[in-house]
Amino acid sequence: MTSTAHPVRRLPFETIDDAIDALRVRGLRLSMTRQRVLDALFAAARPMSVESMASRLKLVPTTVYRNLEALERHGLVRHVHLGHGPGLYALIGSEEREYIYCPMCETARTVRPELLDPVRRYVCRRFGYEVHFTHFALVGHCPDCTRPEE
Amino acid sequence: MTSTAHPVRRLPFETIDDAIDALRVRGLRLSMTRQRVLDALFAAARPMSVESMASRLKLVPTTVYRNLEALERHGLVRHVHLGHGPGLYALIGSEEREYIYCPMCETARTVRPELLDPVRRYVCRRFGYEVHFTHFALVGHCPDCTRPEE
DNA sequence: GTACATGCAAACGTTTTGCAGCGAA
DNA sequence: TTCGCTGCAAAACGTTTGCATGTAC
Repeated sequence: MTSTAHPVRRLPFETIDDAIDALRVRGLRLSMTRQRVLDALFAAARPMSVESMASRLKLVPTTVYRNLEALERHGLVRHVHLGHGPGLYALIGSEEREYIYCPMCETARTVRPELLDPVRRYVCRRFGYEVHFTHFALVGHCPDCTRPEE
Repeated sequence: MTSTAHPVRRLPFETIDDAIDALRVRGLRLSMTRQRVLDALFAAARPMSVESMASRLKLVPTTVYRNLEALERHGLVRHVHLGHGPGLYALIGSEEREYIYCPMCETARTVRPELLDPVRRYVCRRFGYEVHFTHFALVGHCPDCTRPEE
């Protein structure tokens, strides 16, 4: 039911050809559609919603979901939840990134994981949980949005 | 659109009568239905989904949503998102609580906010964000679920 | 009596599924 | 030629809204 138990192994890519190779190695086909999905992901500066990708590529959402799901299942793609709203999909780049999201201005920033290691260490030491912010963003008001309550 | 900008003031309650008083002070009516919603919230050991409350109270979900929304708008209730799944509603008790959720075993624990202050301080110092885990839980694998990837 | 609460029905936005046909290998 | 991918249609899910009726105050 949840996508939680996926045996995802990260397959970081620099170029689209890397991605295509990996895709082939995994036995996935490279349809015209899938090529365009990958292109869109490579071109995107930030994680995209299915709906934006579908409308940009003139595809039906179903197809986009199925492609992203396949790519995610094979470790080429990951989706993140920033607060409310649809899941946002991004290629797994060569560098892992975590997300901090401000629900006030509805923008996210990425951070290099090692910068959140102190958080991880503290939470692990104190509560025994191994937390990360790759799938569910860290949520809080950004410096520009100083209001206290969410 | 988002529930983000609510001018929520916390109104912590010990007893259901406290809650009913506050409700009256705020000009809210105490319908039979609302009474039962409050009862259910008071009886609940943990945050409840609308659907569980609706079926338990034999109410249509719409009504439950509208009651919880009203109670939340007036600071008696808060809802939290633990990973995927529906929002979960809880009375605002006398003590604030934050949530840590394990997507593996799909259970949450609550923690007293001051225990997460070190996290808050670090994130604020390092990134300027004021984070909290009352509305979106901190997500990570619990001690019993040692697997690395979500 | 007035304003708010309720149920019903319908819609919403996001995501999933079944099925028949198309296309990559 | 096979199996995976595609579109269409429909449904699932959580949530919101409009409207007419009912009820707390």
